[in-house]
Parts: sequence; C-alpha cells; structure tokens
Amino acid sequence: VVRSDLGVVPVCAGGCLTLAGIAAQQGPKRATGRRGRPPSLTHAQIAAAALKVSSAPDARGEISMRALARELGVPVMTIYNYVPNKDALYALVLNHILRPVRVPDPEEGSWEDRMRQLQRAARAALAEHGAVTSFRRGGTATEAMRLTEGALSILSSGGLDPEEAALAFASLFTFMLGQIEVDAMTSAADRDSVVALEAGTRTTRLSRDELFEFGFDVVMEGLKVKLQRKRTSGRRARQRSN
Amino acid sequence: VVRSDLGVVPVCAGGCLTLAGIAAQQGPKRATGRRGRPPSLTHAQIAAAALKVSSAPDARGEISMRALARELGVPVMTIYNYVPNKDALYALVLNHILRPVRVPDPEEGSWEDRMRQLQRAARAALAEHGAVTSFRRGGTATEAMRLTEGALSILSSGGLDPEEAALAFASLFTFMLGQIEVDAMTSAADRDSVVALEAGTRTTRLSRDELFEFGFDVVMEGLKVKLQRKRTSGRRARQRSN
DNA sequence: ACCTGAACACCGTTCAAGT
DNA sequence: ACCTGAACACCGTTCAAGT
Repeated sequence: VVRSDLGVVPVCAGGCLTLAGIAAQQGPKRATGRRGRPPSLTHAQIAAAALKVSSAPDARGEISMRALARELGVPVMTIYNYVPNKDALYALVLNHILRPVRVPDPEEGSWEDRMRQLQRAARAALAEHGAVTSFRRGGTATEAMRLTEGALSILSSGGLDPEEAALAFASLFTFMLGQIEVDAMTSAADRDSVVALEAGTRTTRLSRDELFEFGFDVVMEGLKVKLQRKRTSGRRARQRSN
Repeated sequence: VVRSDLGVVPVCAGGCLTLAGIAAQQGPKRATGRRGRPPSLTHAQIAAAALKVSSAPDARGEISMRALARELGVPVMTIYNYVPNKDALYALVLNHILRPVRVPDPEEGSWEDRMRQLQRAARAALAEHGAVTSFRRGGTATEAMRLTEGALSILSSGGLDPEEAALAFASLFTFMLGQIEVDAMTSAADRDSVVALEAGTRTTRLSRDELFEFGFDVVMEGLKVKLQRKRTSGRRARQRSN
C-alpha cells in the first residue's frame, strides 16, 4: 500500500479537513453501549430505502424524511434516532454508495491506469443510483475522503510532487464533478446520449460513458502537457538564477 | 459573425433541442396584447429579487416562491402571472444571469483565446451569484443555448469538424459544469480556496480562479493531443484502405 | 437507551372568485 | 387581461412524553 504523506488538504465535497484527522466512525455509533433498547434499523436499511425513495419518478433524486419513513414503515421521528438531520442523511447515503469503491493497489498497473480505474469505479457507483443529489448536501463524507486520499497516493506514486498532485487532483475532481452532473441531468431526462451529431446524412451519438472515457483521456493528456511545461519552465528559471 | 451550421444538437442543461428550432421568446410574452391590466412586475425585477432571496444566509442558493413574493412585496400567487411554475422561474433567473455574456467575434483573437474568453465570462457571471442552484432545475434556458451555439461556432472556426466539435464541446462543457459546482461548494462554505497544500513548512493555496484557468488549459491541451491523435489514426486507416 | 405523537413554521400549486 | 385569498397536500425539525 502506498503511503500518502502528501499533507495535501483537498476540499472534497464541501469540507476543509486535514486528511490525517479523520476517524472511521461508521455504523450506529453506540455499538459499545449495550444498554437500552437495541436499534431496530441498520444504516444499510436506511441507505437502501433512501435510494429507493430518491429514484421514485417524481422525486427528482431528492429524499424527504417523510417519504423515507413511509418507505421504512416507521414514524418520521424514528429516523432522527439514526441521523441528526437531513445533511447527515445525505452523507450516510453517499458513504453507502462510495464504500464498495476500491482504490487499486500499486501492482495493478501504471498510475495512469489505476487513476482511470478509480475514477471509473467511483463514477459507476454514483451513476448507478442515477439522480441522487447528495453531493452539495452530503457535506464531508468519510468515504469521499478515503477516495481522495487514494487518488492522491496514486498521483504521488506517479512521481508528482505535492503541488503537482494538488493541481492534478483538482482538475480530475472538477471534471468528475461535471460528469456526475451530466449523468444526473441525462438520467433525469431518461436519455443516454449527451450529444447528438447530425452531420449531413448520418447522426452520431455520444453516450455518457463515451464522454467519460474521452474526457478522462483529455484531462490526463492535458495534465501531462501542463506539468511537463511547468517542470521545464521551473528548470529554466533555476538555470537563469545560477 | 461566424455561421454555425454544424447541425450539432448538444444537450445543454437538460433539454434535447435542435438549435435551429429556438425562438427568442423573452420578456412578458403578451407584449402585443395591449388589453387588460398592464403587468406590475418586470422579468428583471423578478430575477433580481430571486437572486437576492437565493443569496440569503440560510437559503443555500435556493429560491422559494413565498420568500420571493415577500421580497417583491406581492402576494405569492402574483408570481404565477409571470411564470408557470418554479422550474420556469429558475430558467428566467438563469437567462437573466447569462444574457450579458458576450460571444467573442472572430476578430477578437484565435479560436482558443475566444473560447477561453467565453468560458471565463460565463463562469464569472454564474459565480457572481454564488450558490444559485438553477442548473438542474433551470431546464433548457434559451441563453444557455445561445452560448452553446457560440461555443460551437468558435470550435467550427478553429477548423474542427462536427464530430470533433461535439467531442470538444462536451469536454469543455463537462469541465465547466464541474467548476460551477466547485464554485457553489466553496462559496457556500465562504471559502475561496479549493485546495490547500501543506508541503513541509509552507502552505500553498489554489483559488477557484486559479483552478479554472489551469483546468481550462488542461482540457484545451488535452483536446489538441486527442484530436491530433484521432486525425492521424484516421489518416492511417484511410491509407490502409487505399 | 431508544422511540414517537403533536405542533410549528415552512413549502408549491390548484382553483375559484375578484377587477 | 391580470390579480389574489383560501385551501390542499406536502416539507424539516423541536419538544415533551412515552417505554
């Protein structure tokens, strides 16, 4: 496992936290308490029900506490025993979606390949649940942090210094965010194609997946060019100062 | 003015429309009617009030009909004389924001420069009003369509064929969408920096603006590489078939 | 400890009635 | 033609009371 001691503090989904200071903290947190009535719901149950609610035809990817309670067959206020408010509910859902996404190990290919695998897996996990809007509201989900750290360690293993890694991560992250938005927009409209071409007689369509693969290549190739340029200009500056 | 006869049908903010089939249709549409009580509100007034409401500390960039009515000093139902529902309100606001954004003329620089100007202006206009969430709900705003057409004509004037232009547009659009999301996330949190680096002793910060400029370069350079590669592989394929 | 009914302060939108 | 009050079916969350 690559150690990530970049010390980079990325803002990934709204919070500003040092990566070091993040504890696991998942599941009902009174697991050690052992006293009182045992919980009747699991986080997994809640997340599954929430995803079902959010994908209802007229929900627009949103989750209402009351609809969630209905789905769970439980009074509304019961949910507040598991989650302090709606933002935390969105974070719970986001964590549930992202938990199965694996960060590839170093022996699984070049750093470019591993980065592509990671991004592809993360996007697939999010896109599977269509129009979930959990990102702006989800706050700083711990699973998102885990993937961020994974991405940074991949970039680090590719020989990027902390500043380069931060630039690269930010660009990849921004593109990913846009892709997720595109996914949500097109899945909300029940279409698969992002762009349709009508050149002369034939019509070509670009699907969301094709856009993702192409776009990932674009960002990756662009990064190589920009970082290469940054390095040579840095070297030149150093030569001048000698 | 460059004519855009690409025939490309981009999906820009949720709708799937042929660009040709879009009429201007703005302002109160009964401008020719002349009978009955004259309207007491203008679209500009409504948009301005909506933006004020959306930037209230606890609004999270959202607009409520009732808060908007309060701001306008008018009963709630009056708004429905100007807008059929909330989605249309968001579209009205989005149009208001995007209307001042100019598509650069061909003599204003290389196509790369003009594309950067266009993207920069669009992002600035959107970022100015911080956390407006109008994109997923705004549907197909006509001003967004105008800018899309402008972007396509710039790409076309750069010598890109329709398929290339569609790929390029989709990549640029996706990145822009992500950037807007980043802007909204960071402005909601009242921070300016997207990434903070703590390498050894000194801390470097990457602002949203810096991320935008860097990211635009990345996508642009990556596009050049990818399109170049596509062309040579296409030529090779043609040579093989001869 | 975990559960939950009632209540409060909100929503968007329909519908019928006003001028 | 434009305006609007009342009503309907929703929200998230607090608070006090249950076991």
